[in-house]
Amino acid sequence: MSDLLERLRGRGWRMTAQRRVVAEVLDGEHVHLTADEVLARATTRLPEISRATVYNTLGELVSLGEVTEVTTDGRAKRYDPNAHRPHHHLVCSRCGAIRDVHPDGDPLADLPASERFGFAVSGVEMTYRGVCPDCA
Amino acid sequence: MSDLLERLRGRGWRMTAQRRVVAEVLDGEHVHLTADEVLARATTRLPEISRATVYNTLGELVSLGEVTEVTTDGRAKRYDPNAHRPHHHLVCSRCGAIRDVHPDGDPLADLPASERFGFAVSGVEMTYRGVCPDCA
DNA sequence: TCCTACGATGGACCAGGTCCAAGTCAATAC
DNA sequence: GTATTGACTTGGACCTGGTCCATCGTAGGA
Repeated sequence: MSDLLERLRGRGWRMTAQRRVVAEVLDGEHVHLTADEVLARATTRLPEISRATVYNTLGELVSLGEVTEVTTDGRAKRYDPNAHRPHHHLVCSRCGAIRDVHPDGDPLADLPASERFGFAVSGVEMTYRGVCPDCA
Repeated sequence: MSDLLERLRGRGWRMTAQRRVVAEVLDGEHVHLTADEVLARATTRLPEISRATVYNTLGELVSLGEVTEVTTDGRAKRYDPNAHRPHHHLVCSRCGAIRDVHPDGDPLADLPASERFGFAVSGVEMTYRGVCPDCA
């Protein structure tokens, strides 16, 4: 946790109360929060924090590679603090709950050259869909 | 093409000029259009068509299983008329171009029970990312 | 040809997100 | 400790993609 703050400081991040709170919120619970949920949680610790700052900070964390954005529906993006361990997602079609999963195999290797159309392929995201035990 | 219109009529779809135009636009070019692009193309054939109608019609085609929605960025949904042949997508990180791809293997089988968390897993979407030849 | 329920219209509205000018403050220099 | 300054924050306007709704129009059956 303080790891994250250390890393950010080490990269020349100017440490402000707002950024610390946003980073702590994300790092605290390893769930996949929307920007609005991050804002809500941040607000309880730092009531004056603004929406723009939360969006800015999330954007910076993403470009620093500390969190990743996931879009599982067409709605709000979610922010995944577990960026250092590669993984995919399993999403409940009813309630939207998200779990991190680690499928076997190498999906990149499963895309033959004939199916690459000259693209320089660099990565792949997999989204498994299903119904979670609570919704079943 | 007229296949599609036939199928829809067979399912009790009331055939209107607007629905026909939307279906034809989608079925005509097998690319992945946004709702706004569908609207633009539809408008050239039927100038009075409204945005709401395009959204309604796209929504119906999706629930009939004739087209699928794909969200590759957090922006506009795209509509994929190639719903009857299962496939995944390869997206250019620079320009957003999308190609349909058919990877080897069975990604569903690659998710071990221990990684399913009690979900009834029903499907998986794979989005390959890379840079297309035009952008390279 | 008439009737009517289903579909289309357009304009208001909403959610998620971005932008910007002005004010604030963390970090450096002294 | 204080001054300085450029990076950061703020709040509100604005934008895009999408939905809703009251009203009007029309496809298709009788």
